[in-house]
Amino acid sequence: MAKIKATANGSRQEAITKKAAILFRKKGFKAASMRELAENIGVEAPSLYNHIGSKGELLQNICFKIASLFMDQLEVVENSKTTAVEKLDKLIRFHIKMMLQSFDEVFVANHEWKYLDEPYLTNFLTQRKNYEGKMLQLVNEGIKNKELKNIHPHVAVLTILSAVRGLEFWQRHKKEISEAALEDNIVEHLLKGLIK
Amino acid sequence: MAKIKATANGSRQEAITKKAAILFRKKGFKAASMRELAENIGVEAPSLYNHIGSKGELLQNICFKIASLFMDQLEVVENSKTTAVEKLDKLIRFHIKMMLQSFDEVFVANHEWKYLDEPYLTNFLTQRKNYEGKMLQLVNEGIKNKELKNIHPHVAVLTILSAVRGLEFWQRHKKEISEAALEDNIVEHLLKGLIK
DNA sequence: TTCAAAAACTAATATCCGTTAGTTTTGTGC
DNA sequence: GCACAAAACTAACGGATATTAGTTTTTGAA
Repeated sequence: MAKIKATANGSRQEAITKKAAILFRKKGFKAASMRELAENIGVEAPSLYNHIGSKGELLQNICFKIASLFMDQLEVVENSKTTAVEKLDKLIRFHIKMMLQSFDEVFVANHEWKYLDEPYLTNFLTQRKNYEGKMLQLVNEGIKNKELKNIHPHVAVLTILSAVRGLEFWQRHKKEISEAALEDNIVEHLLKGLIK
Repeated sequence: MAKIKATANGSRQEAITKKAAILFRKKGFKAASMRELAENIGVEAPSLYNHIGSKGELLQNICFKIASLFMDQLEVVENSKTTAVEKLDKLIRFHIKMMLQSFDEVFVANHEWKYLDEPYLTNFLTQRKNYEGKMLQLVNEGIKNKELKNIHPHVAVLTILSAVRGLEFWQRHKKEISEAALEDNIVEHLLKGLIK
């Protein structure tokens, strides 16, 4: 009956994956059922399997798409010849943009990765460890340069990543402030502090 | 066979709740089964119901215990006659202590509250909104005082709360640094920034 | 119009879940 | 050691889950 609509430039599988991201974000991977996903699309659950392999595969697609977007951007930033502070600034702004523009997918990658099956789980965690390792190097570089304070670099990376991740709670306040102003405020806070 | 051991100063129900927090944190509320919880305790699943009402009740106990600990401390800080900066400092340090000392429970309260049934869900969210509202007031006070920069107060609260919440990832690095030094680093970063 | 491929459908399966009922074992105060 | 309460056990139920098999409908190009 109701056919699954492929978006202008995207396969049917991608349309399903996008809907899955929204559902997984709202309900969590385990609590989200294929029946409910099908209902959101306007189709019976078994029909989904004409387009996808399994529920787990949907999660894989979401997590790894997001992971590689972040990885690519990190490489771009790493290769830009500029100060450590400027690199961190760019990276923080990218995280904020991703959080606002691909909210559901980023949320799922951040929270539901633990339901990945092996070997995807290990692969994902390795990628994340690499990402954090490279950010750590960046902060270390800044400390050595005397651009940055001598804050424990691991703690600094954690604080930055956690702060931007926390934008998942910003959805309800989206209209309070422009995206540019939001970026500026967070970068200012994280790099220069809250105290005058 | 294996009886459920009540801890020195705690009921059997509390012993089960503690184990449930660990399991809910590891697997997520939906993916954690009563059978697995029972197995971790060394008992058959139906035996648990001699001590608890339901799976959902375990989640309620965890979430509301944590919520009230935070609420109590916030009131203590609010009533201390001191600067806004000092109040924020105290609050941040309390969050960090909670994160390190009651890791599983705080994690569950932060991540699994969405599986609370009504009316507990609404109640919990109301409490959290109140908490954030009072922190917002605190930041506003600091801005008015000219203790704090004119950063969008809502963004500042979000950044602080997210940064401390991110300590859930610190478990694997616990030995790198003392708890006191961790507190100092994060407070320094959040209040005075990363740049020299 | 035809005909093959794509994609929908219905029916069904095996598994797991939280929980209840009913029974037996264990622990404790006399 | 006896009785009563606490807490364990086994068996089972109703419901939800992801997925498969087999069939029918829809689509689109020749």
